[in-house]
Amino acid sequence: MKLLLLHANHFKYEVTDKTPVAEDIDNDLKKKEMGEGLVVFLTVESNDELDIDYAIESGAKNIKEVSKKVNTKKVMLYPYAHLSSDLGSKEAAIKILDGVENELEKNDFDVERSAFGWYKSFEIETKGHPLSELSREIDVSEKEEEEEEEREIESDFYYIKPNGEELEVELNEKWVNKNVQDEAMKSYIFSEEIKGQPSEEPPSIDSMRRLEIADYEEASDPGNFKFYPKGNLIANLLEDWSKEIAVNRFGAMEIETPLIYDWSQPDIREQGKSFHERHYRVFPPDKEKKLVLRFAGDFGLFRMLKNSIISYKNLPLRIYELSKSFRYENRGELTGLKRTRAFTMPDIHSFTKNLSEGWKEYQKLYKEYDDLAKETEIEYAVVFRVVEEFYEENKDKIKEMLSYSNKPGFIEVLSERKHYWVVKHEFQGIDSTKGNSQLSTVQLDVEDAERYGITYTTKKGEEQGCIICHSSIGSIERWIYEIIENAHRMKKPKLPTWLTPTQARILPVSEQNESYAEEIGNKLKEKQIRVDIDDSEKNLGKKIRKAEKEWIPYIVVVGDREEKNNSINVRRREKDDEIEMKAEELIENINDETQNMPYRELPLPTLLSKRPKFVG
RNA sequence: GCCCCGGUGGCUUAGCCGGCAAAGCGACGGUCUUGUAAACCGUAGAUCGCGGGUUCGAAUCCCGCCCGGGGCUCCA
Repeated sequence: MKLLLLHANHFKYEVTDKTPVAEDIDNDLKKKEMGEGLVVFLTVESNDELDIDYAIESGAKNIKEVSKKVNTKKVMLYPYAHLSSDLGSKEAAIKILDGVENELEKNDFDVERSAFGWYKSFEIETKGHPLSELSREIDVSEKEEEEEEEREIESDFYYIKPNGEELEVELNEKWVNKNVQDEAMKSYIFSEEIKGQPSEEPPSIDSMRRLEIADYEEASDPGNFKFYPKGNLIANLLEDWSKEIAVNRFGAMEIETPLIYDWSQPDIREQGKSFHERHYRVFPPDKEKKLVLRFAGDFGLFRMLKNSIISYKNLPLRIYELSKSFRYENRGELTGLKRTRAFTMPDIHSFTKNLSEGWKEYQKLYKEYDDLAKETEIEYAVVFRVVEEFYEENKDKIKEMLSYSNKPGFIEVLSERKHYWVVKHEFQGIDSTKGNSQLSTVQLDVEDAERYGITYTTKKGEEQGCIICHSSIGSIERWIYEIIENAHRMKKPKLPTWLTPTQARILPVSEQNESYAEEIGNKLKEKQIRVDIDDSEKNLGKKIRKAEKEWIPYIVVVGDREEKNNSINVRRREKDDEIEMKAEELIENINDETQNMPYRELPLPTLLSKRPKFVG
């Protein structure tokens, strides 16, 4: 079957003469007119006769999809022989046309159909927007098991309280307010599962620019950001930390695979086909190849392992990759650094012998990611999605993980397996405006290894598919978003000290104190503290104001008094006080706070007078 | 993608029922030699998001597009 779908402002036709295959028609079919709506030119081909029911079903499905995209429920079905040279019989064609019409009517469409087998004149004015002219092809011989989705898979929701008690969730405000105490969890349920009130612009969107972290780039595509030196530093530190977890703590091997993939490769296609409209396409100069930008982390790795020789002795096999991925998200779905079209994903994949080894890996990863979330000081809720059978057998372990996090859990239990995983969870970060966004996730995949031919040799010498544990801490961009959002929840916003660009700023009271300021600065720098010096000619009040606006956690004032005492005066942001101490005390203070966390130098001149302003 | 709102020096904004584009911050130059969130004086800096239309005349009114925010949808 071939379909040509046109979103029209206006359409009308009138029959002119009979063809040999004309159906008998009433007067009302001889002439019709429609305003805004979807005009579907439809050609039934001989192939369709092999499975008329499927042809009807998938024809209607395609029309439904397109009409949803262009947001209309008005459809004109117009039999049109000229799209194919391999026409089906008159009987099949009419049967299919009527079937599609019926199917659409069942779904509340306002459907009209025009006469089959007549010469007609028609007039059409199409809307001309990108989705207004589409064509579809349906080949019943390629019928796939897509209908699986049609099977009713039911979801039940449970809430596991911090004390381990399990309640069945009613998704309404009253129930949640009565039973859920945890604020992050409440925010998650209202924002994601119930959907709530219009919210404000998340304050991080303004802050990311003002603090010279990240910014929009009009010369790129929406959702592709530029990062200023400070933002780049924060991203690098998060990446260092993610690598630390993956490689040093978890024992993963780091790899790199390409950003661009060949769409004609069956495994790439297989993984991406249902989302192809959301892929950036790449057109090389020879125009022969169809390439796509990497849209997920897995397939470069999967291909690598497909060609690898893996013994049971090598398992669990853990691989780490940090890479940009690209998804052409709908324009209206983009929001600051929360949802972008280009994002940096650190992925850990663990290839294991069987379900129980996979499940062990899962729990390890869960704990690592939980540690990370704690170090970034963000607010988050834990959500599990799990297949019923697996849940019943492993409830105790899920409760154990929740108690490791010291948090309640929201559990979606699926009656049957719907996706490739049997269990997954998400850490849902909560905005200062109470919105949610998915951060870390771990997924226990029982399907893909076989699908992509990733096997290992067992003790007995047999080939067997792996169980794969997919996981990611979540995109670096989104972490930055959440960390800034979290800062806005405080009375005095502050980034975690290990991530904050300037950890201590030294303010000389007058020019005479500048060399002392540098002396202190060097002492701090030697101990891996990111420090800068405000050597501008402004008065002290103004220097302090500037430092406070930059959320600098330690503002160090040095004047004649301090020079005489060989001390420093420290304004501590978090404690909101001012205290005289020795430089060594401050060093100890900051080193304590940033212990075990990655360190990088400040990628900016120490003297403020040497620095450009990237944003006014 | 659809619906609603917005875009004026680097930043924050005023002007918007048409009539010379304003102010503060910041930058730069000078004065002041400074003690915990904005010292003083001066200078430069604007194709009013882009394109078209209406008009003697458009930042202002109309149309199209781009960019941003909210909602819907979506998130492999």
